[in-house]
Amino acid sequence: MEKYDFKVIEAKWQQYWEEHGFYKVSEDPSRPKYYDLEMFPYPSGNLHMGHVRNYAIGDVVARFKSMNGFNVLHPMGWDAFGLPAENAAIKNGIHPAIWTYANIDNMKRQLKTMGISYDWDREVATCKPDYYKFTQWMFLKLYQHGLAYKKKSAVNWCPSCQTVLANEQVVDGSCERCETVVEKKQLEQWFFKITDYAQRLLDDLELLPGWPDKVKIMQRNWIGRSEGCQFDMKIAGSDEVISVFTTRPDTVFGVTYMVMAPEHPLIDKLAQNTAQAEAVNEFIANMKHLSDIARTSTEIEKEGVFTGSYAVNPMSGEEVPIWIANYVLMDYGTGAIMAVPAHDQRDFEFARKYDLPVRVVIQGEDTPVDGADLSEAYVGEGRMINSGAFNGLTVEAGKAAVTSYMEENRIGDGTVNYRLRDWLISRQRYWGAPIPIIYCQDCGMAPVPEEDLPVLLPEDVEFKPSGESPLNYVNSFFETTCPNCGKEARRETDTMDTFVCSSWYFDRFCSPNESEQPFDKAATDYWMPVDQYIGGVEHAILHLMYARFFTKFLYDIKWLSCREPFTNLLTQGMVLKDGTKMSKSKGNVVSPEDIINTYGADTARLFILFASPPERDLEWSDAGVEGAYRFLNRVWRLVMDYAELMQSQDSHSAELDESARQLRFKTHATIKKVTEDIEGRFNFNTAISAIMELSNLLGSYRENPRPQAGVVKAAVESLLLLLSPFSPHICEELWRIIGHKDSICLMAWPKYDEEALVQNEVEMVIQINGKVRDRIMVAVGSDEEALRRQCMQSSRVLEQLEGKTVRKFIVVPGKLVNIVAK
RNA sequence: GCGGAUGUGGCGGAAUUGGCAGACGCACCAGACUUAGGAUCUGGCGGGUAACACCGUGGGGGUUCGAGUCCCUUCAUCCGCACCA
Repeated sequence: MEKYDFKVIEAKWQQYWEEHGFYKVSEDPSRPKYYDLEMFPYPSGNLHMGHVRNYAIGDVVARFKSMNGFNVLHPMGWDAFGLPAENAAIKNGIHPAIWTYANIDNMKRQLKTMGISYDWDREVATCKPDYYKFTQWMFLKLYQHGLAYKKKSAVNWCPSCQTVLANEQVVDGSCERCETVVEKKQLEQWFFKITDYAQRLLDDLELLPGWPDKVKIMQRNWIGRSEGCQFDMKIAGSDEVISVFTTRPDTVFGVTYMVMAPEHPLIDKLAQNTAQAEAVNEFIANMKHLSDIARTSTEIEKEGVFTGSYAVNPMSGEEVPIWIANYVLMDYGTGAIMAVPAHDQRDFEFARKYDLPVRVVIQGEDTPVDGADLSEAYVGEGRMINSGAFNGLTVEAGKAAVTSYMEENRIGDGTVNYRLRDWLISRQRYWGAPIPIIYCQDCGMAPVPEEDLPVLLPEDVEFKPSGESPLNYVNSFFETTCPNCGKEARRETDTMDTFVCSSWYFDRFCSPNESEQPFDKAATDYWMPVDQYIGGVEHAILHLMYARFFTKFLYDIKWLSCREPFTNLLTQGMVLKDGTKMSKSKGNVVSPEDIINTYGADTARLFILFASPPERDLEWSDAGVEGAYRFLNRVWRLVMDYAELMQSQDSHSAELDESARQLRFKTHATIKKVTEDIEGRFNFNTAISAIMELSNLLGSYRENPRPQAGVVKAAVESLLLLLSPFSPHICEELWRIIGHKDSICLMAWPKYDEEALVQNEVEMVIQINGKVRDRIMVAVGSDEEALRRQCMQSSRVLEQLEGKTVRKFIVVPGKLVNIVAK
């Protein structure tokens, strides 16, 4: 018998599928479409196991849907801009473009050895001018609609790397590369106004029942909507007012002081000419030295200083001292708060430390009325006290009453605040899409005209670890003319965050070769939204939120017809080795290329899908891979053994003997189980174990001296069809060996026959008082009376029931009976 | 601190709607074939017992004829957010 030679088989069919254009798709209104997408990778140079898992999952879905009659779009591309390429340039003197394209070539080669059903004609790389031209187009559209703007902002600065870092590159307050504590620097930065979409991003999570709750909860928290009330507090002896935001207007009579963030612009005016001026200046100077994390950590003790000024509580007319403290943040709400120590734990701690009064205004059931007796802030339910006309109201009623009182008397307004901030997209780096803006001395800021796109990245650039963008040194790049007046002007040298590039790539895949527009509307109308999106949970907030934002914006400007980009989302777990994430530093990395060379892609895919359900973390096991390999070898031998029998006709027709009936039953039960496991719940591990059971039964059926060819044929063919989405190469090879001319990829997914699943007899468990005592075979559909009679014939049952009276007889049809006896 | 998840044999995991706990695979043990096997095939494999009984899904309690599954409580591990007023 020929041996299972995966090397030959996999190379052969990969070439065949490619040459025959198997995975090329186009719009076809006659078939239901299915857009299956895995998050495209950053081209780091090598595939890792996380990629293999991601793409193996996606490929099962694509092949399964395709066999079920869907017109499947399954594209792949490269999230190709980004910092590592530039680091490589600085370190090794290789141009980021050369480094990136070499990495893409290598990863594409590795990806092809996996045998995934990608339509490679649709490949995109975000670093190519024909792609980033339209990333720049997106910027211009946002700019035109007032959603891209520039403002001075504090950014993360790594003093060791001498460069600005993106938020996501700051881990626990330190640079992810060198672990130096990151500082804040004030720089002019470009932002996208995602906050304009905060409410819709929140509301439309309701449109996504196909997303994991976990991700939706994370996004909800990230958006952080809170309802409250904003009002002004006058500064005593001054015309200035300070706005504060609170979610507890019901506690406004409990205000005993006010706090401003150290960065608050009004502080200078307040502290001037008071005895506190020096203390205030010193405090602010100290704050500036602290990193963001150190400054806002909950671990750190609250610190503050009195400004010397007083504010007036607009409800009570009372004057309260104004403080500055580290626990108030400038970029949330108004950067200033009313402090109610009796009912806010942070204010409480601060008040105790600085001996500020604590006044109870909400009384719960057992709360002390004197603030001095509180040991912590009381944040529970209760009724308002010490609050004038509002006394007696509950917390809920009080919030509403105080807010409407403020609105009626023009004191303040009910408002909604979001935790979500605008998206800082400028990066002082070379390897990104240049921001298409020109600065003219006379006309000011001007967007690059659409017809001038793309703003090309210059190739001849020097890379130094200076912290400044290399583009600042390329005169030919930044020297330009004003699109309005034609005079000399300077180009923006910042480039865009790579998350901008990945916020619309799924649209581009629908019509990747458009040169005049980002995508063809008819194509996105046909393909979008993505039916199934698959990727790591680490993108739960950033990428998925940005992509949703872009989609909503494109919907608003009538470029897209869908409001949400991804109908269903699957977040796969990590691949672990020895209980921890694979990483170079831990030395526990398993190379996919090695595994594929040793065992083949079919084995690698099968193992990774079998070892764990997709959402959960997966523990890598070399022995497990061996097991998957052995299984494929068993399938190989099995089908080879049956190949001859399958050519013959059944000699003795219709009537099936018991073992053939069982095989037929198992075949159809397996089709049912595998179909439901893939379709309904992506439980590939149990689907594969069902296929293994069918294979085991087929294996033992070989012992049968009078095998029934028709039943065997159906079983073997089903086995191959069911296994083909997981391990396509071996199934294709065996499919041809058993005599088929057409590719297994073109076959319809098998359907199970209800009739084959009907059984005459089933085994039923007999429990006595909930414990299994016997098992009996009963005719399907036996009534309770018949079951009772049959139970009482069991000697084991009679033995157990001796001296007892039967109280109840519970029947679970087809499964068990439970006899309750005392 | 808040939010979320997970906890089942030696290991990965299964049990989908409250109904046989441990499917399938790995590891291990025994046997067959063999000059040989780290190949293949057959059988065994939660603990306990001579065999039963009995005990077993992180711990404790509860609901139920019946609980891995539902409720209460507690512990452990992991992930996300972290002074958001």
